[in-house]
Amino acid sequence: MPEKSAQLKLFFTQKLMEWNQKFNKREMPWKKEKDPYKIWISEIILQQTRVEQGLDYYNRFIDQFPDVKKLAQAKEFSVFKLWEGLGYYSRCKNLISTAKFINEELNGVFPNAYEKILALKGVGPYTAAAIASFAYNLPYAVVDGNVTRVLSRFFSINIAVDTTEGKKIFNELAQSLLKKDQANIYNQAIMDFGATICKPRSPICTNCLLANNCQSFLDNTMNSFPVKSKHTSQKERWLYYLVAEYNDRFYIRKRAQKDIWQNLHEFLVIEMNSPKTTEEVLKSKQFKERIASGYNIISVSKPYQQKLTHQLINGVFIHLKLKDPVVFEDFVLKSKSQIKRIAFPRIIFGYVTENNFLS
DNA sequence: AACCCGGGGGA
DNA sequence: TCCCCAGGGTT
Repeated sequence: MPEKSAQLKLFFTQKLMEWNQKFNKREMPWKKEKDPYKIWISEIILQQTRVEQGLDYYNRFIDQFPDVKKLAQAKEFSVFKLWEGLGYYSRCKNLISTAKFINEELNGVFPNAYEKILALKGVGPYTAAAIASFAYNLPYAVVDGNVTRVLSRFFSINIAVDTTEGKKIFNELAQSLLKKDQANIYNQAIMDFGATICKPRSPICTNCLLANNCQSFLDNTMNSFPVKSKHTSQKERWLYYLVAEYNDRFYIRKRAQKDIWQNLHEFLVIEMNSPKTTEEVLKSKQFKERIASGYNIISVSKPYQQKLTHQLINGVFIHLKLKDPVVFEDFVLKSKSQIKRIAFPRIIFGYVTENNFLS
């Protein structure tokens, strides 16, 4: 990357701060928040998650767990229930782990040094810089999707942002642009600017204070930035859920395998490598391994589908009443009132909700 | 360095 | 449909 002129960098920082002071109307509950606990919660929720999507989760989370001690002492399944539907569930796992660590090892006091914050589980460079600057006004520049987009456009940097080299370049550039005595305001400003003006698509360049020195605007190449190296490939999967009922209870387990939806729950399930009819599922070896005794078919659901970034999940739910209990791996019988309290993936939640299972 | 991990909304 | 979102962890 050619060295950016000091003058251009100064222009960037000054105009960004000016835009923030004069025109930034974005409001969010964690803005101006100084409690590191609440900032931490908001930042974890917002990892790879739109503000609008995370907002209700944040409010419910703070309402139910207003401080780190409350979170540390909560039942794990109830925290996951609050996270249900938000995705990236390892965030929730790490959140619980870190809450316990702070409560038990740090006397409930949130660390106030960047390196200590960075060392927390689930906290990487972005989140550590966000907490350090927002809670303590420490001079660490945040680098998130907004920042790489804004900087790659303004300086016309065509290094892929998702490579080791790209991360180094953008981290160093972001740090050099930071208004160090107002790190909290600057960091909030650049993300708000990216989210509302320098948007991924249809950036509002005609009304941008920085446009007259924005290299990609001058070249009319805004839509070519940021450059990314990865392209996503999607894999299709076919899941046949056996909603196996015995004495008004259902066989459920917590997912623990190396796969999506770890720590969420599921019914007995048979995965096929291609679409199958109900008859084929019932005749399959996998089915007979699980259900050896008699059963009645209560219903077969419509096909459900869930789109993930890298997977397309097809699901069919076959509701069975068993004549005898079965023993299979770590599945256990759970009542409807128990099922209400535990977290499921969206596709199962959708089926359970639409079919009034819990009423 | 490559890969994995959710779900949803905008264009 | 495709892209991307206040990224981080594991292999």
